[in-house]
Order: sequence, then C-alpha cells, then structure tokens
Amino acid sequence: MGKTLRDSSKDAAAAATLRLRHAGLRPTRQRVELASLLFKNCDRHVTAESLHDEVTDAGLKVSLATVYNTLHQFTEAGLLRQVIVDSARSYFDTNTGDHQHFFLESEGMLIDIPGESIAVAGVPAPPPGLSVDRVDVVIRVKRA
Amino acid sequence: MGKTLRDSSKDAAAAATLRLRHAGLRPTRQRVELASLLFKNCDRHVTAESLHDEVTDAGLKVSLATVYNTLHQFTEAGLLRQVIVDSARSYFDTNTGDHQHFFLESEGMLIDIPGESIAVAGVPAPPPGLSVDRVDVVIRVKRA
DNA sequence: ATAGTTGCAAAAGTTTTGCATTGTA
DNA sequence: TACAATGCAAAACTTTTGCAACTAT
Repeated sequence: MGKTLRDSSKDAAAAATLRLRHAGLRPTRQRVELASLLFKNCDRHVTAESLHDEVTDAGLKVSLATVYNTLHQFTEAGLLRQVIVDSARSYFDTNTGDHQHFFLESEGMLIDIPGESIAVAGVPAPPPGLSVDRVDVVIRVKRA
Repeated sequence: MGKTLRDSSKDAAAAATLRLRHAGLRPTRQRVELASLLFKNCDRHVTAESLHDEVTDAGLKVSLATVYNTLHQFTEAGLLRQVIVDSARSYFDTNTGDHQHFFLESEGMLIDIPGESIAVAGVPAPPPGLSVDRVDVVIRVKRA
C-alpha cells in the first residue's frame, strides 16, 4: 500500500506531536508545524528567519516572534541546540549531540563535524571558582 | 622628574596617535580618545556599550554609533579582533595574536588562553572548495 | 468551566547607514 | 578651494515581552 502525500504529512505531524509531548511541550498547531519541518529530515541548521520563510512558503501562518519563541522553547527542552558563530544572527541545530562545526560565513552555512573526530588538548584549568561547562570549536572556512 | 597626570594623558594620546597613523587611520579626536582607552593597559575585552560608557565616564563625548564604527575600523586595520561568543552582543579583544578564550556568560567575562597552550587535533579536511581560515575555541565556564 | 499556556503586536535592544559637517592637503 | 573622510541622527536590523486569546484538562 503506497501512502499518499497527505498521509506523509499526517505522519510527520503525528511524529512531531509525540516528540513534543515527550519533551513536555503542548502540541499546538504552530509547534507541530515547526517541529514537522525541523525534524522531518536529518540534521538541519536554521535561523529564525530561514525557518519562518520555510513555514511561510509551505503556506502556513506563524509569526516570526512565535518562531523565535518556539526555537528557544525547543532549545530549553533539549530538542535543539543553539550555535553561536555569527554576531548577526542565531543558528539552531537539530543535532543536539556532542559535535562541532565548520562555518562558511559568506553563505551562512554550517556543517557538522562529529564530536569524536575532534580533540582539544591543553586546556588550562579554569580560574578558581569556575568549572568547564562546554568546549565549542568553530572551524571558520572560506572558498579556497 | 615625575610626570604629571596631564603629561601621562598626553603621552597616551601621543602613543595612540602614532598607533593610528601606523595603521593607516586618521588620528581624529574620537579615534585617539578611544584608542587611548583601549590600548592604555594590557589585554582588554570590550563591547561597544562598555567602551561607550567608559569614554562617557571619562567626560568625553563620542556617540555610540561612532564607537561601533570605530571598533569595526580598528578591527579592519588589525588593531582589534572580534570575538563571537554571545548572540546578544559583540566583543572586541585588544589581543590580536593567536589565542583562545574562556567565557563566563553570566558576567559577560572573557579570559584569554595563550594560543600555544591549546591544540586542536583531528579536524577533518574541509569540504571540497573550502579552506580553513581560522579555528576558534571557546571554553564556556560557569560558577562551580 | 477555567487555570495555565500560548502567540503575536508592539517594544526593546543592538548595529548599520546616509548625509551634513569636518578636517586635510 | 576642493574633496575625501568622518561622526552622528535616524533607520534598520534582530530579538524579547506583555497581555489578549486560546486550549487542554
């Protein structure tokens, strides 16, 4: 039995709903729509604006403010990770595991690097009273 | 012969003027004042706003827009380096050499780590057509 | 029903830009 | 004098918040 396009869309929505419930977030229309887009494919890197364009292009209506709020809620809930590489805008990564990034600034493109590939050695002890929370590595690349 | 406070201030201004000329920037009043503050002591990390507060507190009048423009001009000229660690604001570092940072987000504090201390191993080759421009390491710390 | 949650318009930041003014040659 | 460079007010961004409307129980 082949599934129709409509069925796939429903499946994505159902999966998103489950994922949201599991994360303790109410599956509202906007959240389900955004989650469906975000988690449909594998790893994705989005900005608030790129995701807003995406929902809009899909014919759905979600305000940009809601996209921002939702991205932060998803991040709080552990569904997304925020990646700070550009002073002009925030990126969000659907890959929440341990990994690092290549960043091509001119095109706003992020590429994942598996966490186990990279090793950072020689980190001095943090100043007294402070402990290491996370180590972020950004490999800034440019067109050769 | 001890130098008066006024002399020191003059010296700082003279040094700043030289530094600006050497970098190919016209030593205007605003630039000299900002450069005097920035390069008076050793390594410093400032935001546009913190530097603006500083000039203002010193009784000088420079608009915030000019502080932004000047920080970017100094960065272009190689006198400063921009450090991207916080999505909310840009930091500028008077240490332009090879080094990395601890970042205590809750207080907006950056601490330099000498470049030779840290080694990043296992960086995969960048995707075809791209070359590595720089490797940034940020050790995010929190109060223990 | 209704209590807590949500979504968005409006506000608040931060950063950039256009242009009158300034400073230099 | 001319003319490029500068500094800042105003504009343009991105992001956050307060509260009316909604929704899950």
